[in-house]
Amino acid sequence: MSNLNLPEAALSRLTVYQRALVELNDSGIKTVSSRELAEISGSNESKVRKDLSYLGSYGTRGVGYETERLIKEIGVVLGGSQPRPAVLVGIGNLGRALSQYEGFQVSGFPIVGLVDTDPNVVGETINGLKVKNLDQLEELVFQTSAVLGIVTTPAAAAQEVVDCLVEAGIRSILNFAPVVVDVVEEVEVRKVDLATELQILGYYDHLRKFD
Amino acid sequence: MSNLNLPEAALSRLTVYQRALVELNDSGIKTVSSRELAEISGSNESKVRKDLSYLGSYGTRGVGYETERLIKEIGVVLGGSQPRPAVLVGIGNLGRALSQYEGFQVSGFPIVGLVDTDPNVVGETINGLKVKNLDQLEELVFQTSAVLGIVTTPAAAAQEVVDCLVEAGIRSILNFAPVVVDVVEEVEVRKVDLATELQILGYYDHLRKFD
DNA sequence: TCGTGTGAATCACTTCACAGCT
DNA sequence: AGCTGTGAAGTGATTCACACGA
Repeated sequence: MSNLNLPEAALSRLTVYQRALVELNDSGIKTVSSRELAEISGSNESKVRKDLSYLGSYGTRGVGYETERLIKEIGVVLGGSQPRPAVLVGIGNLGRALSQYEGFQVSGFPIVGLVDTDPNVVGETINGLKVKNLDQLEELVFQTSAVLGIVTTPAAAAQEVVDCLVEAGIRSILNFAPVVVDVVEEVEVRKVDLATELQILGYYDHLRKFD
Repeated sequence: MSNLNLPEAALSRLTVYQRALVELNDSGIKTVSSRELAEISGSNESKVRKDLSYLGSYGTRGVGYETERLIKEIGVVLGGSQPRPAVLVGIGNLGRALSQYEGFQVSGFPIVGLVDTDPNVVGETINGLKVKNLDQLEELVFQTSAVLGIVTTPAAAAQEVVDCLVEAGIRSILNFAPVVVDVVEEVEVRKVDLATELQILGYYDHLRKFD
């Protein structure tokens, strides 16, 4: 089931379409064409049609797509909207920040546990969660049924932390540490690299000075 | 000058190589092969060689690349390490978080101004910076010589804020708001979409249940 | 012999263009 | 007439494979 070999590029756009569709639907718009959907999600009409065609044929020729239907179908592919609890490891300033960021909760990934190794931080309560020590991770994952790990440690600690997460049964990791971590094949790691994003912007800024 | 038509994909890897090279160099390693560099930066040897070949021929056959030389050459392409001051707009919980994140400062993008529209927030001091109102943005950009804008507003406010940033002369924008913004061609916007990253992880997690 | 540098082959994604349904 | 769904063509990135210099 659900085996439709969705290209990675399409997958990331589908999440954007879905947000746009929910907004349309909330404002009472019942149907939308590939052109309109492209417009609001910063895509283009062929891409939208191709992307949606991976899900099946849910559009109506001459008319467009029913927003509600499409929201449901994308939801099915993305794995329903069942919440996936997350533990966050690394209570530095980024970790502290993200632990209070409601965006995770809102998108269905509530943070249910906080972990660090610094004895000055372990025991502290942030946002109603008491920071646990790294050696309690397995227990924490078990108790909270967490399925997602968010890593906000310094680069040097990231590999060890990821190993602990995998050991504790976590198979999906979002890594904010500016380092590439090794994991076994079954584990999916996605990296959010703020420094790289900035440097790319810096590069284009630099380029502009020579046009 | 500096016109070497670097593919986007190579560009983002170069920033990763550079971090790895700095680390190698700091631990006294003078030369590195494409294989070794690939290993530590999560790439592969052909990609490394191809990426580095965009810069010129700085390797030595049979030996590898001099770390110090390579750091310098990548630095030249990425636009030197001159700091590029940034203003951050949107003092919600993510904005507050990022305004205290030292990573920006460390990578050469110090946050030199904070902006919001909420009168309850404007005037507040965070990390030594007083939050300004959106209508003071132009003045702030002028006074601080900011060249980069970081947008951490809710989705609904992002387009207006981006328009103000562009109006104020900012040409490079890092957008954390979960919405695609329109800008004129000369402006470079990069989007960091945490909700999408999570959903992609969710998708793979979901898939694993049917293998 | 070892590892770079690079054309050529392959693969993945995007865009085109149009047949076919409503 | 309008808009989807989709093969086919085009584009760009990755990987292969090997000639060449150290």
